[in-house]
Amino acid sequence: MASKEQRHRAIQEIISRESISTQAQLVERLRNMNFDVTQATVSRDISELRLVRVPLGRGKHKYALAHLELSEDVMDELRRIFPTFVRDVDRGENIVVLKVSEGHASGIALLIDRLRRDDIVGTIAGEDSILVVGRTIQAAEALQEEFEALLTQGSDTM
Amino acid sequence: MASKEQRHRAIQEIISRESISTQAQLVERLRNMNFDVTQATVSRDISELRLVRVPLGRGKHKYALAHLELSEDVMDELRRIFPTFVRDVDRGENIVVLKVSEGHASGIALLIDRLRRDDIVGTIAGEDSILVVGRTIQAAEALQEEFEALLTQGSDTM
DNA sequence: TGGCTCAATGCATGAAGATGCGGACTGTGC
DNA sequence: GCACAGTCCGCATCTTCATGCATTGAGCCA
Repeated sequence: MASKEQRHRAIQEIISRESISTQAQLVERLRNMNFDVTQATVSRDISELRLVRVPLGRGKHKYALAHLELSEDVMDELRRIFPTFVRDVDRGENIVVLKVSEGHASGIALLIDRLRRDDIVGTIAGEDSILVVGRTIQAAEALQEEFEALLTQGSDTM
Repeated sequence: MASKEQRHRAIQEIISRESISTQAQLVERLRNMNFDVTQATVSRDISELRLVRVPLGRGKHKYALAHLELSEDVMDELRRIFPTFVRDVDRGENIVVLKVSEGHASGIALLIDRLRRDDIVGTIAGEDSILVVGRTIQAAEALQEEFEALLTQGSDTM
């Protein structure tokens, strides 16, 4: 049985590879990949992944990843979950390593990716670790400090 | 009589100032500003302005300006320089390796980073090679094909 | 003026997306 | 085991959005 998280990954991959204009189309692609879902579920997935439907003019549309300054929202989310799931922040040169509660690595890494910061080249999530690749050592130092700050001072804005 | 152009500007101003979640709401705001329009017209305006409706979770939405042209421009740039500077595309698992003309690696890697594609975890540029780390092996396979297409002719969609 | 064409728009309706409800399943505590 | 709570998801339906068609009005020219 395919998990919801796998399906979310699949959706992101599908829309970044091909041009999907309706949820029905997405359902079709997912079914070809053996995800047995309906439009209702895809609608909920799109909402959770915050995908946007971009008008391309003359009535064409395509789904895309939201490239927005939603960063604020993402930061709020990170502030909320960091103290709960992240246990340690360390660094080797330009790589910041986060130790997190088992199973939460990919979720947190996804959030960090969504920050779309220019000083972060990318992230890789394992079981209980996340590697955050800084663009430079200096950038990684600053990141390390920011992450450490998130660890101790958990605020919430709901 | 307010022109279409004026209305378009008003719409952009409204959505950047307050949180608009449906076209009906936008019609209401426009009417308060003496633009006498219907939902049909607003729908066409949104299409022309390429505004996106972003899901905010828990069933909330808001209209926002789309930021996608960036990737389009970057793709054009890549199409232009790929045949000139990239000499080979290869892959090992989820890592795509580009062999490029000496000294051009970092410039091209920067462009690839700017695509901000979720299926690309990150890139690392050496002297004459670029490693592009795909999020999955499947993603890297697809990337390899796309890069190869760019190599021979510059006319595909990404 | 009368007769074109074209852009803009409303109306009515069809298409696409969101959601309330309930069933199936899982995990937890007693 | 049973009861309860939580999550996921399909179905049916409602809401929201897109659009074919008709109308209006502006600009143009004979």
